[in-house]
Amino acid sequence: MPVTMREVAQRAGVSVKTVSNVVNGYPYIREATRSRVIEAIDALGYQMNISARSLRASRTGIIALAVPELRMPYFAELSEAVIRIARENDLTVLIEQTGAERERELALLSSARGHLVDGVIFSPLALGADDADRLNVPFPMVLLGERIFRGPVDHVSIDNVAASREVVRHLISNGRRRIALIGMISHEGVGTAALRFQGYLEALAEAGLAPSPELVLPAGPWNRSAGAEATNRLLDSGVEFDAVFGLNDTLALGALRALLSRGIRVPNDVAVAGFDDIEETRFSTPTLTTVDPGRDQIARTAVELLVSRMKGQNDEVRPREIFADYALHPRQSTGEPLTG
Amino acid sequence: MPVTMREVAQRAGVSVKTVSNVVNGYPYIREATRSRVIEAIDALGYQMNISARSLRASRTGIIALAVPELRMPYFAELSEAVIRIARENDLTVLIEQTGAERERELALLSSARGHLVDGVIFSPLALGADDADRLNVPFPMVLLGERIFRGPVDHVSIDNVAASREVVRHLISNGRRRIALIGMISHEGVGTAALRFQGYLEALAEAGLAPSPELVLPAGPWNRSAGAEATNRLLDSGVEFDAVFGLNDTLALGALRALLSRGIRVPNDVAVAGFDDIEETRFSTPTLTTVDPGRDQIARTAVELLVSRMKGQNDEVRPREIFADYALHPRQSTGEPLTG
DNA sequence: TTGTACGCGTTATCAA
DNA sequence: TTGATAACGCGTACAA
Repeated sequence: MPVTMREVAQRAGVSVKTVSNVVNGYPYIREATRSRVIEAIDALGYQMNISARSLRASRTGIIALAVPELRMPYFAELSEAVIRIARENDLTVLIEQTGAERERELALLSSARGHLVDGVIFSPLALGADDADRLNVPFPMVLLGERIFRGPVDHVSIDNVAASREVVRHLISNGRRRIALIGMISHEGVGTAALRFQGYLEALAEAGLAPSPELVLPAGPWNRSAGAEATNRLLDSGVEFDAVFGLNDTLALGALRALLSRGIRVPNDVAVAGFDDIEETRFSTPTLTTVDPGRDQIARTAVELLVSRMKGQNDEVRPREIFADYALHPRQSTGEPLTG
Repeated sequence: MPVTMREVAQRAGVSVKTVSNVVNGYPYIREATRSRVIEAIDALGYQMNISARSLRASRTGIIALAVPELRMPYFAELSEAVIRIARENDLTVLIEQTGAERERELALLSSARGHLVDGVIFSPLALGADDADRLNVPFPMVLLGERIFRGPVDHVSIDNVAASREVVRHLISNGRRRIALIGMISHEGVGTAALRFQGYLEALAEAGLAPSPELVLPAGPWNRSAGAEATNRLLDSGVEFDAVFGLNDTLALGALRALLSRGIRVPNDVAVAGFDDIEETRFSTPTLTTVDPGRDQIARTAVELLVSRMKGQNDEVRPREIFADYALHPRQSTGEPLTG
């Protein structure tokens, strides 16, 4: 038996409308009235009924965050940031896990949870540029990641080519010449892998190094075990290399693990670098060189873009493409001394 | 302009109530009627308005999961499981991060998001046994963890004393005698730390080993950096030890990192064990011995208990205390050969 | 500055 | 087996 506004109004000796005004911070209320209402609210333990409000206002105060897998550290950390920043904007976050499955990513777009959410922040991993049209959804949406550029909705990402180039430059400036790349996904022309691969090629080219196909290793899901497997394949192949660039941190950590367990010294024999700057990279042995893709900035920008769309003031503004800042963090795995 | 039931009804030539019946799986409907309705739903792309339903039925199909921090790997993995299993039960999960702050944990209890959620799965980290009374909330709730036993609500946890004892037994059977414990939180008589500490003491006692206070190290938040710091304190103190038991995996991984970076060999010089079996423990170097607290089983049990309470059939059933199964996973950090 | 009346989309009641 | 109608609790006109 929840307390309603009506009951609060009765106890305070005012009308429901006045209670509503107080609750919603309407300014023109006599101080005496306001305090009587607040007193009644406290006394009765009144809680606004969100369902009623959202039915009336067709607005729930909930946004959805759709990510592939919460277990992937990058997405766990991203989600944390989105939840925290959404909170600052009085929004609650509902997390959808798509499992990186195309079906479920599409389902997300067509359902949007039945008016339950006011907007969606969507980080696709299966949909690609060909699906851009399907992003024309009837609710505010912000896209994250590198799968779809120039789609019909606001988009936040980083300059993956440049960031990746920076990592490889760093390896080269470290004296590395045979740099293996782990995590290639060759069957897709676009996406994170392709962009980071391009940065890799560009950095090699700058330094006058020829890319070797045998140094480019595919790796299935971007997790530790795929990284370790690919590294073992590389080692077994007998191909020489003096550095490994994992296209994300978990791949690189898996590589690190494989190298060390085969008695290869890092960074002395082989340098290792990753991508994402997940917390763990600061606590591996050795600590892992990586790029921070500005998770917090991405989260903040995404929430802000979404909020501005939800307010509906920007209906005519064309889709915005925003690039967050990235930053290279050289650490022990490429020869930096330990700091901190 | 969302499609309403009324419009579906018009198109199908039936009343709204009939549409409602179809949508909700009411059995007594002529097949012909049902298919007409379904056809209309598909044609119009009708989506039920959840706000309206919950206003009327006081039921949203949403449950809240309140965890301290999504960035903590244990909670990321737990959340993944809860979301997945809730989905199987047609429930959507809304995640609250309490930041392990007492204020926010209390706020959660008193608000429960204003009737927005049908139930709450709550993993407190700041509230303790003294707060048990406050768990008498007017909505279904399931408690996780080791902070509050015998509270007024259903509770899922594991036998931390036994699990911890098992870890320490394993270390002892490994020939270790001076086993440091990292992550002690002495100012609380109850909670995870206290229980795991008790298991530690029991295992030592079984083996006839005397506990040494200087081997028991406090560590603030249970993360890698606190684990590394505590280990460095221990090393600097000059106290001898041949094993480290981190009260959770991130503490243990931090310890591992500190040991290795000071040139101490693991497991040769010092063995290391943790608690939680987060994914990373299988990919550190060396891999980390730990205890799997049965995350999936915890998640499943929690959701099922909550669902049964939400159905309201168990109103008179007294609070249930359920213990999930745990399992020790010996790995390289305590001398096991690498497998897998 | 405050109050009244109405409707948001759904489900429950009861009658047909 | 189906339909008409009245709530559910709140916000918005509009009036006072």
